[in-house]
Amino acid sequence: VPELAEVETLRGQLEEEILGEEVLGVSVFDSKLRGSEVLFRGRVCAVKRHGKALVLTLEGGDVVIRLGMSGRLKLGAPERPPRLTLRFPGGEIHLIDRRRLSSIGPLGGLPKGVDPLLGDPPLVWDSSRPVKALLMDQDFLLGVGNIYASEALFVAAVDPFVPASRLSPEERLRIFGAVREVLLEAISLRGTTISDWRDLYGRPGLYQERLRVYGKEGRPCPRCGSPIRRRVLSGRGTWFCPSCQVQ
DNA sequence: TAACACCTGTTC
DNA sequence: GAACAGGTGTTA
Repeated sequence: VPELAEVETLRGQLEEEILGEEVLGVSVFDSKLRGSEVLFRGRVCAVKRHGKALVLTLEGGDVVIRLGMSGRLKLGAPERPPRLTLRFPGGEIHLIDRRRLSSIGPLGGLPKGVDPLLGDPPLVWDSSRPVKALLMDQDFLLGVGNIYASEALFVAAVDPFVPASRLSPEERLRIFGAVREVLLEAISLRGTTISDWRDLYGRPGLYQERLRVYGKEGRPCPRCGSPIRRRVLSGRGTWFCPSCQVQ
C-alpha cells in the first residue's frame, strides 16, 4: 500500500504519539532486520516523510523506514507477529509486514524527486517514457505509486501510455493538479485499504471507496460508462478508460 | 526498459 | 499450479 497518502497518514499520527518521547527499547524478531536496533536512540525530535519513506529524527540520528508493499506500523497490541517492536513510555509500536519487503536503515539513498504537495511541477518531463512510468519514478516525483498514478491520470484524462515528452504544458499542469487533488483527498480519508493497509491505530483507510479505475477492469467508467481496461505497463497493472483517456 | 529478485499470501 | 498484489534495487 504505502504510497504518499498512507505514509503521510502514519507520519501525522506518529507525530501525535511519539514526538518528544524517548525510545526505551527495541526488539527485533526478524533476522533480516538484525542490526537496525542500534539506530533507534534517544528522544524523537521530528517525524518526517520523504516520498514514501518515513524519516524519524532521533537524538541519536536519523532512521529511514520504508514500508514496502505490505508494511505498516501499529500502536498497541499487534494482531500478527511483528518484525520489530519499539517501546516508548506511552506504549509499543510494531512493524508488521506480511511480505517482509519493508526495510530500516540510516539516512541516505533517498530519491530526489519533487514532493507533489510541497513543490512546483517538475520542469523537465523527459523522454519517450510512458507518463505513468514517469509519475512513479521517485527521482521525478515523490510518493506516487501504482494506485494514485492510475487514479490521477484518469482524473486528468490522460492516457497512461502516452510518452511524457508528447504532453502539452496544459496537460502537464492538469496531471500535476490531479496528482495533488487525488493525494489530498486520500490523505483526508487515511489512505486506501485493499488488503493490508491500516493506520497507526489499526483502522483501514477509506479511499478505496473513491477509486475510479484502479482494480476496476470491466466496470463502467464513472465519466462515460465505457468498460475500464487493464493493461500492463512496466510490469505493473494499469487501469484506465480507453475512451476518456485518449490523446 | 525490461526482467527479475526480494517475500508471502490470496485468488483464479 | 499460475497469476497477481501497495515497492524498490540490481542485472541483462
